[in-house]
Amino acid sequence: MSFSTGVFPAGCPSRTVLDHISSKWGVLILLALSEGEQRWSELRRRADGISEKMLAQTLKTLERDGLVSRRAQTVIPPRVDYSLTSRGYELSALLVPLVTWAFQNADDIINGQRDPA
Amino acid sequence: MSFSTGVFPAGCPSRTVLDHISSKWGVLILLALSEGEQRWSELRRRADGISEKMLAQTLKTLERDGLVSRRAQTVIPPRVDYSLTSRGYELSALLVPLVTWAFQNADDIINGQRDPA
DNA sequence: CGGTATCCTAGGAGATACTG
DNA sequence: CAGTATCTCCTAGGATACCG
Repeated sequence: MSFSTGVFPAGCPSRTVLDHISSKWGVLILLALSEGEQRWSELRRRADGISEKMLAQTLKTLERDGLVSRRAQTVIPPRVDYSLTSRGYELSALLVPLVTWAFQNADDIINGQRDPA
Repeated sequence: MSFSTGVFPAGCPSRTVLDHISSKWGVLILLALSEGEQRWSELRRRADGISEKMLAQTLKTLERDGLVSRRAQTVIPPRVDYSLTSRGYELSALLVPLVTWAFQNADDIINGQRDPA
């Protein structure tokens, strides 16, 4: 492994990036968008349980990070579509196997919770 | 994609699992351990910036999840080694590419932060 | 060395109400 | 529809001190 999986310092950019993409909602949004461009309201449904505030915040962060792009149309009623940038798509490709794994192993993991009898 | 990357409900096990493994420190610990068994103090150095409290807490969660196993030797001075279970190893294999990507793209992402001039 | 126990606070996160 | 503003609550997480 080239970056030597070991220590990387506390304040370095990779830490920040890691925080953004492994944020509670970040993963879910990225994942939802990996299926294609979607509107605000659709994202809200997909990231089940997210509040408007968190959706807005997460989308902004991801946009600033250049992972998501926002396309607004000034029509009535307003319509805004979000999609992955190419970089975002690259990332989502890495995220999908992870979530798939989590999904497949979730029941085992949670049920297998043996209390230290 | 079999699980249909879309909605998965708010309280379901996969969400919990996702939270555990995408916790701020979870990733770092899992990653450090992917290089092999390590002692408490070594993990502390590797997960640069982690507090004792968070290290203990994270390790417990990961242990409960069956991802990490703990081997204590009752000697003086005490020695405790942590390592990945086979399931943990499976997971870390998915995490490594993700972190590698984050590491490689971090500077671009953080620097490219164009203020909406 | 490998932890617990305790205290404390910044900000993550939800609820509600309002706007272009 | 697609947000912003505000208020509040809660807990993740750090600092410190102590223990087997």
